[in-house]
Amino acid sequence: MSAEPTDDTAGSSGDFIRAKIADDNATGKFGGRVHTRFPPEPNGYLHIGHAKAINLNFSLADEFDGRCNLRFDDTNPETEDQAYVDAICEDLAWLGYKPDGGVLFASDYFEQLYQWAEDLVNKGLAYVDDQDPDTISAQRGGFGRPGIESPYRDRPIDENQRLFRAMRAGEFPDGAKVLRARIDMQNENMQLRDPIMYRIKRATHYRTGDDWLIYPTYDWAHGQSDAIEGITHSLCTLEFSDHRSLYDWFLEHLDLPYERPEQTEYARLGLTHTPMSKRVFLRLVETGRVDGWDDPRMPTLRGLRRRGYPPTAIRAFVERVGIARTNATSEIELLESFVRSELNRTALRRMAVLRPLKVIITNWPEGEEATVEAINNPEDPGDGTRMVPFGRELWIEQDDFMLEPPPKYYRLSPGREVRLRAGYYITATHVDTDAEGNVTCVYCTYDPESEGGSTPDGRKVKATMHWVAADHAITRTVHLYDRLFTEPFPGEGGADPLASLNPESRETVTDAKLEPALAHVAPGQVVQFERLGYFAADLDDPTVFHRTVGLRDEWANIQKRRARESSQGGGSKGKGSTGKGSRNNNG
RNA sequence: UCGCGGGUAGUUCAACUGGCAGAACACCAGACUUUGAAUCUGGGGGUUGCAGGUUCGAGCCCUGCCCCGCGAGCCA
Repeated sequence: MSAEPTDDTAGSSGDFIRAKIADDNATGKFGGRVHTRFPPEPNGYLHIGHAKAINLNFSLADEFDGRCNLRFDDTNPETEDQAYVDAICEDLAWLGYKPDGGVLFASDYFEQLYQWAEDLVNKGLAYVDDQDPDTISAQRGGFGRPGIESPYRDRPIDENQRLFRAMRAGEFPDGAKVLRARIDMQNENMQLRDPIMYRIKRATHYRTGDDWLIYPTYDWAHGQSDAIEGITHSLCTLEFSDHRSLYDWFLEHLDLPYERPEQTEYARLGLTHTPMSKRVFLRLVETGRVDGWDDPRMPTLRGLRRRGYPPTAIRAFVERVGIARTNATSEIELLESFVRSELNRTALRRMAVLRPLKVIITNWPEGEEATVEAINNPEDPGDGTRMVPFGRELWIEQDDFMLEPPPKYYRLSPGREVRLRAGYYITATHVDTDAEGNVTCVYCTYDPESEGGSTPDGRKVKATMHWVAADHAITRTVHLYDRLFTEPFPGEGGADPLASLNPESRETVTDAKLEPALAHVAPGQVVQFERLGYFAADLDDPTVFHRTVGLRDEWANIQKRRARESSQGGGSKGKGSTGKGSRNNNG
């Protein structure tokens, strides 16, 4: 867990939940105890939105010297699976958290829950309803309209007892009866209009098998599970606000030997260009728009991991976003800035050419080879240096050369001298072109006195470029990613979110030329390709690289601004949200 | 329509019990630079949703209005 408390102006110290806990501690409400929990349902994979909930609950426990549980909210056998339990545990560990008290399950409390339900029946606070779902729904009323009471609402207690036991014993078909709390059909809060506590489902539960034919609903299971575990602060997202009075009602009407936990709601994470819904993710996967739940374009933790996002960056991001009750959407650029700043510190620098253009150094003796020494990470001298082969024929980036350079372009062009990183100064003399006039080869001369990147006369060159020696280059596949959705708010205004899916969210380069040091990279390792961005070796096949995120790219900004200005002059207003034309493609 | 929650730079959040509206990211400019990166310095940006009221003084308190989100699963 994060060792040092980030004394930031925002976030960690001042949010309303921390204020409430400090207040509870001051008044001795829970005897100074702080016990939180992260309660996922094992019916899907964790995404970046969950990271916010995880970080909140675990860091609260950390800061207040408390505990944080991991409890699977597995009350719906039809959608849940052990595979998800395993995946969630794995992702949680990857993020860097260890739950207190092992892995817990609401399904372990089914018997206790059932006993408590009988208690409510005995008190006349719950009843068996024989009506079908449509009827119950119709009777619930609507906004501003009261509900009407079920004809079974005043069933005698002993009849309810008998029927509820018969439900458990399997005497009725699925859906034939439900157990409802007897609260108030007139309440303006719909959650209190006799909510369902148990439904009959003949489905095999991944943990309890066929032991149960009736399953508790979320509302009936959640608060009681919290109480069993001794949770003090039960945090959830805003859409559960209306459930809070029900949460309290159940707890108040049971003779619990436990302190009553309290529910507090906060806003879920929103991210631009990123719908945060399992439903949308599922469509992406099922329709083949992405390769799977761990596709590097997916906002799932598994996707982000394959993409190369460091867990520390994800944590720093959700911490910075903070906790509030305002529905809010953060810019994805903020997340990316945390990824960059983490990787800038830690990633080794390497050279790779994504779109190769041949350079021939005419005054370099044919057949002669050399190596030059390059720094592994200027941010961390401890990472040392490496030797990189140099030769007469090199690869450089296509957009590092222009026959007719526009203003402010200061890379290579005819007659101009540039520095090859860690190598020599070269000056372009002439080029070969193909039938269409495309440059196919650039001829240069080099200055032998410029070895290592400087000359005795101390003359300056404006540009430093990356390169790879042609004879020693390894050829690799590199995936370049752009936003998965072009619109900042996919699905806004009732649109289909998939309508703004970016058809160019992945560009695959199969003949990237990499320096030989990149031949053996550990799966998942992230390196910086100098001047291009951060790239992660694939988890399964480390000869394939995924672009984690590009470097900031001022030249791309200049070009974008020019394009915008000229198109405004021309009267067309393009949205240009895919950031095409940028080598680093940061959007 | 009813209930609950919310509205402070482009975005996310601050502003102790009423006392000069700030930070980060983004954007722009400059410095530095063997990554057009990083780093450093500076800058533009706000009628605190609107209208009244209380007060010497309101983002904060009061009244009315507007806008946004959530809520009528035997999902969570």
